Amino acid sequence: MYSQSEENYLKAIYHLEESSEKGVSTSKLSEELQTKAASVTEMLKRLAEKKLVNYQKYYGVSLTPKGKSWALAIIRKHRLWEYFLVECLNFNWDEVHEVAEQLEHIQSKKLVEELDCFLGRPSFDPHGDPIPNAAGVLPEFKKRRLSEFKVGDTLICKGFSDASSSFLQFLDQHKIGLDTLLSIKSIQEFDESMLVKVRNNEIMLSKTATQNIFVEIYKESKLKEKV
Amino acid sequence: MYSQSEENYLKAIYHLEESSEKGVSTSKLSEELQTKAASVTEMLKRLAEKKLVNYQKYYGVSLTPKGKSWALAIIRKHRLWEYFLVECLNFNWDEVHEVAEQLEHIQSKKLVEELDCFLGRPSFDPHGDPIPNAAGVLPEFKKRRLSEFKVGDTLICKGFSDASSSFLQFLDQHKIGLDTLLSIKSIQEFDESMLVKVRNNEIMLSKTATQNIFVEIYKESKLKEKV
DNA sequence: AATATTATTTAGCTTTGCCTAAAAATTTTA
DNA sequence: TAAAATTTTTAGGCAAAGCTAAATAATATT
Repeated sequence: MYSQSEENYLKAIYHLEESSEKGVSTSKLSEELQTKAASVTEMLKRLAEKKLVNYQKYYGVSLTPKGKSWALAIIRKHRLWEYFLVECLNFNWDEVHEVAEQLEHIQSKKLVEELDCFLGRPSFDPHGDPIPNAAGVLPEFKKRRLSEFKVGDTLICKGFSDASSSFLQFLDQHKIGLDTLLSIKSIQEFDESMLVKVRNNEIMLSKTATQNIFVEIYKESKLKEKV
Repeated sequence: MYSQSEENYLKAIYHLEESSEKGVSTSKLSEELQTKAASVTEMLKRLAEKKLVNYQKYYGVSLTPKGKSWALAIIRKHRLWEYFLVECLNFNWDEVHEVAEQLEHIQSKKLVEELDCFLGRPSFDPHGDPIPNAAGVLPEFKKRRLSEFKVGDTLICKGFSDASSSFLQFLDQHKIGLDTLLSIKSIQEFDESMLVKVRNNEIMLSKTATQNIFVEIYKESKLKEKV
């Protein structure tokens, strides 16, 4: 249907749209895809013709619903194959990416659906990334406390259990809100307080605080399990 | 390492070398690959540069040892994937070809070896075609056509040379598959069609059909040789 | 507000792999 | 064995997807 190259652009745009609030620029894309800006411009024009992206010269790009659903289909395939490689073929989770990059472009509805079924319809790939279902819907993440995680993990805030105004004011001061990204820099052993990076600032959170912040995994550290 | 297109040429040359005694001509290749003779000529020059084929203008082409071993690697992948699709993903044997054509080009030594291991190192794919091992060696099997046998012989199906989906569906309808037992009840002299017993049913097979079914002897008749 | 810097686009070139039409070589046939 | 028929190759184009260098638009600086 679409070329591998086109699919890679859709996937890259999707990932960049997810990971940054701002629109997706030509240069960001060229960096992501290890290609030159001029090549990106060309491709964006092609993708816009095919109604897969909204593209305005000099003002970046975004996916149309059609483009987004195609991107999700690729991501679904990628993550299912990663799961297969790790669970069935003894791959390590740091070896799967390259091969999954190839497998994600195989075209066959039946293949994907049967693979999904064969694997037991997993919701998360070996990196903890969510696997969209056949309709392109991502699974719900279960809320977990920030205090459960380990150094190196990157997390998205999904809720706060202590609704006291002093706690909320504290969060406000540090610009922590819904969908804020946090990454854990270090954990003090004696009181389990965490040094956390938020928008290029590093702040210290007490155990009381980390127990009251619900997060979802954004990216898990490759370090061995904490416990 | 090599492009999909180059790999498809190698595979096609391999198959044509196997199936006809004569050398492989430009026009045979263009027919096999559904492409024009002029395109074939071009590609053969490229493949010759890369030492994958011996090519002499106007006099056809043959694989070098390097080309042959690459072709066998592709065929190995193709047949392993077909086995996977049928055994693990509920594909019918007449549905697998198209997808295997894509999967055979995935580049990853580890993937192929682990898949082979996962599947239990099968020797034959769902059509009964032999699967080369990692060194490119084909399992022994003597191909004899059902049409070579005589009344009273009992045989085991070991492969089917016409992989068209209509032929495979015909076999399915009569519940003939790999390892199915057949015994020859009678042979019509005028058109060499056979009346064959399969699981208590008797069915009529045309000469075309019996020439495309490979068998091994299960029990030979004590009658005199047919020929 | 004008200029400098940076980002983006355009223009023109390359390679792969396909095409058609024309030319050349081989094979067939008379 | 020479002409006719067929096969193969060459020549010249096209589209995808990349590149570099030059031009242009947007943003930042003073």
